[in-house]
Order: sequence, then C-alpha cells, then structure tokens
Amino acid sequence: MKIRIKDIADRAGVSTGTIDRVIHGREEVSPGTRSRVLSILKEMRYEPDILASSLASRRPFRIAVLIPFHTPENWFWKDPMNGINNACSELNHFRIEVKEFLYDQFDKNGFLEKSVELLESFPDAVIAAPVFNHETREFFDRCHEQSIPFISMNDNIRHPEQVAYVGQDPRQSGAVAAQLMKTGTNGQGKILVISIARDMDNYNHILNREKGFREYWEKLNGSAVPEIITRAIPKDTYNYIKRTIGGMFEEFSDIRGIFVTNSRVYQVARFLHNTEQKNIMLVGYDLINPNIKYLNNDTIDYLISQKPHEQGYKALMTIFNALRLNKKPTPELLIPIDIICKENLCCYQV
Amino acid sequence: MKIRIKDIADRAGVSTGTIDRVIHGREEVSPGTRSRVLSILKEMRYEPDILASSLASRRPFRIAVLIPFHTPENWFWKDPMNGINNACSELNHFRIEVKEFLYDQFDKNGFLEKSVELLESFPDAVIAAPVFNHETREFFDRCHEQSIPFISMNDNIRHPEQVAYVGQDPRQSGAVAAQLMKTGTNGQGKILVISIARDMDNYNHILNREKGFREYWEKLNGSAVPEIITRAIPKDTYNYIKRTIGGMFEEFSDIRGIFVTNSRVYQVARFLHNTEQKNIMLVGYDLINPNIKYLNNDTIDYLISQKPHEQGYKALMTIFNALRLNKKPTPELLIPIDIICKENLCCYQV
DNA sequence: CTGAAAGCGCTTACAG
DNA sequence: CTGAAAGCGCTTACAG
Repeated sequence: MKIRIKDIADRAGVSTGTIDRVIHGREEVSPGTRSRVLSILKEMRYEPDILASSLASRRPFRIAVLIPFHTPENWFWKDPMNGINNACSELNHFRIEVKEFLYDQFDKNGFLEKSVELLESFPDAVIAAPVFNHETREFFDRCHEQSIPFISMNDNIRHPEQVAYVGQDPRQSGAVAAQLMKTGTNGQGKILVISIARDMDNYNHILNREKGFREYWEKLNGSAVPEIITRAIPKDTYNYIKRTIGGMFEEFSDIRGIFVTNSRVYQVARFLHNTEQKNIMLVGYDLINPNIKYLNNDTIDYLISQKPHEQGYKALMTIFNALRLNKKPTPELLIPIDIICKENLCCYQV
Repeated sequence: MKIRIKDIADRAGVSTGTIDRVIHGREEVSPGTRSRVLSILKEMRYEPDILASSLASRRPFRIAVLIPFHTPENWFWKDPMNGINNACSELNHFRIEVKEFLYDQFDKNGFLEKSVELLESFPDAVIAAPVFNHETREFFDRCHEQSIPFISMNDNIRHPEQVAYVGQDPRQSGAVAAQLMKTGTNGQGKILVISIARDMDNYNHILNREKGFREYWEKLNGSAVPEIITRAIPKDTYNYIKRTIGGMFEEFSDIRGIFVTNSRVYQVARFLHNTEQKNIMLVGYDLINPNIKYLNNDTIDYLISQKPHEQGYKALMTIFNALRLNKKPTPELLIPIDIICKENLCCYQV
C-alpha cells in the first residue's frame, strides 16, 4: 500500500542507503543509478515518512530568523517572534531549532552584520522581515547562492526565489479602513489621513495603506465622498503631534474622522481624549497596549490588526511544510485583515 | 537528556514492554510493579515520543464526528466537516482516521440512531455539535461511561466531562453587531432585530445574540440609544419574510438599521434590494454564498463570521493535542468574532 | 504477569 | 560509488 524506501530499493536492485542518498541529493551516487532511482521514485510516487525520518535523523532542522528586535517603545516585533516560537514548540517532536538574528530596525549596519552572521551559521531555512529593501534583496540573493530557501514576512519585496510571502495586503487594509470610515461618517465632512513615522519606519506599508484608502473613495460613484486631507508627521512625540493635529483642527472645519496609517494612533487618541472631542471617528492599526487602552475608553473606534503573531506562526509552519513535508506553499499567504473593536477584542488577544 | 522508556525500564528493573503496558493502562501488570513504575515515570518526568509511538503502532487514532449534514438549502455544516478533514490531513503522518456520523438537524430520531451507531464503533474520541440539547447531554453521558473523551463544538452545553468547547460566544457577537450598528446609525432612529428560524434551528445562539445586542445599548449611558424592535419570523421563505418586513416598514417610521440574528440575512437583503432602500444598515451572520452576493453589492454592510471551518479544524487539533500529545486544552476555545465587509472578504474565504 | 525479540520506515557511520 | 548493519524510541505478538 504505502511505498517505502525498501520497495524502491528492491525495484532498483540497490540498497536502501543508496535510495536515501538519491532522495537527499548527496553527491556520492553514480549518475546512472541516480537517474534510474529518480525515475522509479517518481513512477511509484514515493512520499517520505516524515515520522520515521525525524526519528532516525540526528540533525535538527535549523531555521534562522532575521527580523528587528522590539524595544520598550515599539513592541510590534515581539509578536512575530512569539508566533515563530510557538509554531516551533508545536513542532518540537520533529527536532526543529530556531535561531534568532535580531537587528535594530533603524540601523542599516546592524542589519548587515546580523545577516552576515546568519549566513555563516548555514541554516536550513531563513525567515526574514525586510526593513531595508535594497539590503534585504541582496541578502536574499546571497541565500539563494548558498541554496538556503527563504521566506519573506510582513513586507513583500517579491524576490523571485522566495519560497513564499506571509503578511497582509496593505492596500486592501487601507480600503477596509475607508469602509469603516464610510460607515461611521456616511461620507460627510472631512477626513484626515495621518502618517506618523520617524525615518522610513514601515514606509512601504504606510504608502500603500494611504493609497488603498484613497482608491476606495475613487471607486465609489454616486455616493457622498468626504474631503480627504493627508498629512505626514515625521516625529512621534506627543507634543509634536498635538501641535500638528491641533493646527489641522484650526485650519479645517467639520472634521469627522481620522485615519492613522500605523500603530501611532494612540498619540492621536490621546489628543482627542485630552481635548474632549468625542464625535471624531478614529481608526488605526495594531493591538499594542496604548492603542487597546484608547479602544477600551471609546476614543479609538476600530483597530486593524496585522496579526503579527499569526504572521510568525504561519511563516514557520509554511517553511516547515514546504521543506520537510514537501507541501508546496501558496506563494502569497495573505493574513486576514481583522477589524477589532472593544467588543471583539478579547478573543484576539493571544 | 531525553528520558526514554528504556531509562524507566532500567531504573525499575523491568522490561520496556512492562513500561509500555503501564503507560497505556493495560490491565496485565501486577499492582506493585504498576505503582512503582508510575512513580518513576512521574519522578523522571517521562514524556512519550509521539513520533516513535505513531511509527511503531499499527492502530490508527479513530475520531468520530457527530454533527448535522448540510443540505442544498443550508450549507452551514459543510465547513466544520471540511475543517475537521483538513486538520486530519495535516496530521495524516500520525495515522488518524475520521469517521463521520452525520444526522438531519431537524430529526431527533435520526440523531439518536447515529449516536448509537457511533458508540458501537468504539472510537478513541468524539467531536459533536449539539443541536438537540437534552439528547446530546445523554449521549455525552454515554461517552463518559464508555470512557470515550469528547469535545463539544459550535454550541456549548457545558457537560462536566467534556474535554473542551470550541466555538463562539454568541452573546459577545451580538454586542459586536450592536457596535457596528452604533457606528453606522450613531444611535439615531429605530433598529429592527430579526430572527428567522424554522423550528428550533440554532435557537440558543439566536437568543444569546439578541441578548448581547440589547445589553450593549443598556450599558451605554449618556449616548443616544435607538429604539429597538425585535421580531421572530418562524418561516424562511422569501414571500413570508417580505410580507413581515414590509409590514414593519409600514408600521414603523425612521428605521435605520436591521440586525438579522443568523445566516438568513440574505432574505432581508433581497427585500431591501428589491425595494431599493439603500440607506438601511444591514448586519447579519455567516459567509454563505447568498450573503456574500449581497455583501458585494452593498446591500449587506457587515457579516459576522462564525468561522465554521476553523471550528472544525480547532476541534480536531484540540482533541488530538489533548489525547495524543498530552497537552491539556483550554476548556473554552473561543473562536474570534470576525467582522467581514466587502473589502476584507477575500482573505477570509478558504 | 513479564521478558526477549522483531518491527515501524528512515538515517548513519563504517567497511569495502 | 555502494551495501550491510545498527539504531532512533516505541509497540506488539509470542513464549513462558
């Protein structure tokens, strides 16, 4: 019924050791035997028994993770790592090892150092989250040269050799924000779109979210469309934000909603809360603690979750399935764009 | 490092066969040996290697599923079964077998017959979705007598012996619907709460959803609160629904929103669409095809997903983890209450 | 009631 | 370049 290595060996008239060598592409087999065995493997549709394989093999499957570390001010990168580790412990029977190469998301050199270190450790697979686009692309090139398969998460830089991408579609999430805004404002008045980002922090995402948000209204014909005012704020300190947003409220009348394109929405919430503006619809990103606080006191209406934990979890599962179980992955594993309000918050917190 | 059966055997001065017998509670061991081995197992914190165990054992792990079958008119029960089967194929290396005992959700006798049949097959574990409360409770009693562990899904009847419950909190999902309604109507005008159910179909869920919806407004102090008009419709044919809802629109003025407490929301959507009432906010349940159609043409504003596929998937994973991997499950595995609109629909479709 | 031995399907030195 | 044998940790008849 089930085809074993032994069956292949009998058919090919060689020993099981040789079959094993062919299956794992070791170079110690004569070309003739190799091709004969390969065709028998295909013909008999051999599928390895991963239980037996894991049990017999000493060497663990080593996965290297190259993502930013989190800081007290920016917890975002904690959850992906947790997701990866949770997936790892679910698979612990299969002898998987995760090694973390964490870098400072504002320090390009740090990234380069870590990526060299990673390559020198010769892992079996790589999970990486691109922050520095150009440098990550080069890093992926290097992985490919060393024949190390890699998966890209959170931001899709579409390297031709990547096993898969795991993350959200930022443009689509902008459209979701717009739909919520439409429900809440009915297309009346003005809407501010605020992007708070020091450096290039999450820059791709921000641009695409803004784009998706705008496109939503452009596609809407016939209905009322609000006036949309976009502003980038290059600092994320409260005083700076307070001044900027405060200024906008003086400049523009009839503001009905604010869409903040990343996790800094709590700073805007703080402003609205302090100035007691209760009828502004506020939508932003990410279930980080300060945001949750303002969600619970009704200052933030909705948060869009990037599901960082799930991204990490799925990244590891996907690469494991692809490499160990031979299940070819979807090239783009899109993480759902969850809409979170006070009422459904509890079931999303890991 | 890792404790094996052999280590236990050496320590206890018996053979590995005996250890195996103790671990699996087979009755062919003398009481003295048994208790000695048990205490050594505990002391050395033995954890079985499930790879080796699955590899060596012939017998598959047999899981019986007792849920309603789906019909052309009601596809709801298709997805849980798919979720179970998908989980099963993900675990197929571990030799799991799923056997389906599907019953007619409107036929109590059919349920009883299937449950007898199931018990006679002596499965290793049971996944069941309660429709007939009293009868399911008795069925679970019977499972307990036969020492078959069971998990309850979709509706929690809180049997004291259940391994876990996997499903949504219907009351909380009513609150989510209310929050959406508040965003869309700002608490102005009147809101209809419509429950369309022939027989007792999903009755517990409907009551709890209504309850959660009402409680939301009760907790809201200070804000505008709409007038809420609840109505049960005992038939789900379009003509009947059209007459009833049409009548309500004649009876009440200034209706701003309609909350349909189950998947029949497409019938109300059809009415709104046919009568060209565009400014009524409409919220309902479940990503079934007719609902998706009206979501895409902007008649339904939001759907709440019960994530039936995920319920099935998690039910199987939970019982497998609990019984084969000794991971004790959360007693209530609450499935997130996803809010679906046209814009985020795509990433939720399996 | 208990032990010795073979086996699950694959991998890994080792010998040639 | 290839094979025979031992081993991964657990389970299962079989013999006593």
